[in-house]
Amino acid sequence: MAKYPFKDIEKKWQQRWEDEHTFRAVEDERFPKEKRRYVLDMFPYPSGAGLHVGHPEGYTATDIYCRYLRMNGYNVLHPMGFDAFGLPAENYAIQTGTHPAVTTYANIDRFRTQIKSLGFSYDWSREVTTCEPEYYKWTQWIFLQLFKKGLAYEAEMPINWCPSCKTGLANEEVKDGHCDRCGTKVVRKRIRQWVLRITAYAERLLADLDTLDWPEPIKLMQRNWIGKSEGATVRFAIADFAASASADAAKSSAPDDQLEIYTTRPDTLFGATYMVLAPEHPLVPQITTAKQRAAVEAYIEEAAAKSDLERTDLAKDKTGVFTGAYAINPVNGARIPIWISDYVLISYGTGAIMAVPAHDSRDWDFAKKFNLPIIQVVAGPDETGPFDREPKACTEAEGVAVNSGQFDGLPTAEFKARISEWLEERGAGKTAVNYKLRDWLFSRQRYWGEPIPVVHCEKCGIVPLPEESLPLTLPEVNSYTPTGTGESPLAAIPEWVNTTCPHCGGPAKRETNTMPQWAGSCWYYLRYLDPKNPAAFADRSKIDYWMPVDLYVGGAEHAVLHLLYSRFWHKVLYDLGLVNTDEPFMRLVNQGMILGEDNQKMSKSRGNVVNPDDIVEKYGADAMRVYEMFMGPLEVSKPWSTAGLVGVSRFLERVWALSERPIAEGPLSPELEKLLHKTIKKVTNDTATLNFNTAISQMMIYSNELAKLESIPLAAWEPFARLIAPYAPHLGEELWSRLRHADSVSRADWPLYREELTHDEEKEIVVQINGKVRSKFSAPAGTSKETLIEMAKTAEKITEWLSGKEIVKSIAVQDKLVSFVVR
RNA sequence: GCGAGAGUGGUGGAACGGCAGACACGCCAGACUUAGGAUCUGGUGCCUUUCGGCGUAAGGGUUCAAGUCCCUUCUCUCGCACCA
Repeated sequence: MAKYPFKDIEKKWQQRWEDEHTFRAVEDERFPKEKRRYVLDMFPYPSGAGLHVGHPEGYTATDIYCRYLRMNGYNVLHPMGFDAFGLPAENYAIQTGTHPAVTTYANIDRFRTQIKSLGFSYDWSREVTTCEPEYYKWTQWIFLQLFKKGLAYEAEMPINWCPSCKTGLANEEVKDGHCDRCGTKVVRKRIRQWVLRITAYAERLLADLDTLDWPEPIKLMQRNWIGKSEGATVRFAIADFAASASADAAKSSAPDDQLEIYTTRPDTLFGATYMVLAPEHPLVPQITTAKQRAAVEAYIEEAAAKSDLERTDLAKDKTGVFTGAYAINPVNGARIPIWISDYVLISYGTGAIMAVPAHDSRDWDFAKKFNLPIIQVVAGPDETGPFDREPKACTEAEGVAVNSGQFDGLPTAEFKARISEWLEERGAGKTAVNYKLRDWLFSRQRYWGEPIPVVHCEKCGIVPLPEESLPLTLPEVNSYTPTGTGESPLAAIPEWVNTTCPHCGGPAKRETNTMPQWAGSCWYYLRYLDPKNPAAFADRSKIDYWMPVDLYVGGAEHAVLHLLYSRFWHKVLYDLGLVNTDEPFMRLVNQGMILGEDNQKMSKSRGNVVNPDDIVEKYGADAMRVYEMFMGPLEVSKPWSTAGLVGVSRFLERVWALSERPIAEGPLSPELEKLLHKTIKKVTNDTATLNFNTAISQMMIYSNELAKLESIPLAAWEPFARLIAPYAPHLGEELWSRLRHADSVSRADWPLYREELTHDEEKEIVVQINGKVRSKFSAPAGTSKETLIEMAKTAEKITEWLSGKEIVKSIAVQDKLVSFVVR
């Protein structure tokens, strides 16, 4: 018996598919909308390390699904491309002195070869690469649309700065206070930035999650990230306010002599015993008394020097300084001290809070530390009072109002509504909504990214480049090394930086920041629709033909990065009337991580990395594909096992060996026919629902049964070749062509099953006595419950179990079991 | 701390509330062979000589029946982390 010559077969079919453009997707109007599917993979960032075994996992899953859909009469769009701008290529360029474009394109070539070696059915004619001028022309074009809509603005603000990557980072790119990419501790740095107003879309980004078929944990992560809260803003008058009125109270809409705070618990207003401002709050210098000034200024300086990590994670014990000023509580006229502390964040709400230590644990900690008064204003259902003493513990639970004047006795929810009205009537506050989501820090002080297409003109200010002038291409530089000063390496090229203003023709300087890595991936799924179009990012008719994406498969690590950014851009394009739906990805599936054999995350340092090239070389692409799908459910993490791979490889070898047996004509035995139809049914259902592991298991069961036969009946073999084809496409093609089919099996019809042949005529019925299985017998399918009970009473061993006992209860489940309760 | 998910043989994993462990790996025994990563056949949750008993992280509950539903606890993974 010849071993399965996978190398020859895989090479042969990959060549055929390429030569014959087997998987080219065409906008054929004969396919109605419901017979079209857009199945998308998260495109890879082509690192120097080459493909990782994690990549083919999701790619195999979508490939099987696409092949299945095509065989079921769908027109399928299944493209692939490369996310090619970004820090790793640039860092590598700095280390080695080679141009990032050189390494990037070399990496892309390697990735493309590796991906192709696995036999995926991509339409390669639609390949896109985000670092190509023809591509990033449209990334820049979309940026200009954002700018024109007022959604891109410049700001000088303290940002997350990675001292190692020497660039600013978005909030989403900071994990545990460290750079998501290199792990260096992030520091605060104040520099000029481009920022995208994603917060303008916060509500829609939140609400529209409900319309998406996405994993609940991912939706929850986005909801938490957006972090909507509902409450009220309340204005407190500042007592004896006498400072100059020159302050820029930008954060607050209140007059200078008032302090506006945000709270989600306006029902605890009577319990406010002090106020806290963020150290950066604009009112701080004005209200601070001469006596406190030195202490306050020292504290502000100290806070400014701290990183966010130090202000949050590491410093749960509270610090703060009294300003010397007092505020007047609008509900009861109480005069309460105003403090500053870095536990209040300038970037959230109004940058100021009322502190209710009895009902907020942070305020409680602060009050305890600085010996500030604590007044209980919410009582639990069982509490009877009196409530005139300081409470023993902080409670954040809702309850009934106490110590709250005319509002006493109101439940929390009702109080919230009433007090908001009360405040509004008196002009002292109103209901308000806040989001944790911050605007998206969009510029990077680096070379290898899309140049931001604006100039700075002395006369006209910030002027966008005319759309006709795009792309604004990256110039050559002598050094890619980031300056670390907050300027990108582009700033060192005067002949590029110095330009003329498109508006007035006067001298102007180009923007030298570049876009973050996420920019290109925000809209790549749209470029696949029409990758060569020079006049638009994609022709509207092609957008209408394919969009939205029906299934998007990728890792969960992009939950609040790419997936949020992409939704934002898509909604902007939708508002501009440029796309047909307000969401890009209808269904999302996250594949689990493939761990090393030691159950640890694969990493070079652990030495547990598996290289897909080695696997393809030794066992073939089909074995790799089928093994990765057989490992377990797509969505969960699971460890790699080369022994397990060998098992799958043996399965494919056995299938190959079966194909070398003689073919038999004539009808199938009833048993084999039933197994065939059960197999078609299970593989069909499991493939459609992405439960590939159990589909493969069923094919193994089926092939094990065929292996018992000397010759293989054609009617049993031919459907099997079609079932296995999406999973092991090279083997599938070879089996199909050996059955003398000229056309690719990928264009064959998916086999159909007859439902009645998937049911057994005889069912094994289990007999339970007091919940334990004591016997089994066989009965025709559909036998009535009454008959089953009668049959069960006389079943083997049951008579003994029943003798001398009283049957208290008899339960029968058709085709399944009989259960007796006896005494 | 908060939120989410997950705990099933030696291993990866199956299992509409209805026979726990399909399928595969590994292991054991045997067959065969141009000793291979072979291949084929049979066996393989634990305890027990048998009858049978016990088993899905631990403990409780609902049910004729629980891996599956409910409550409590533990462990692991992921996300968030002073957002008022």
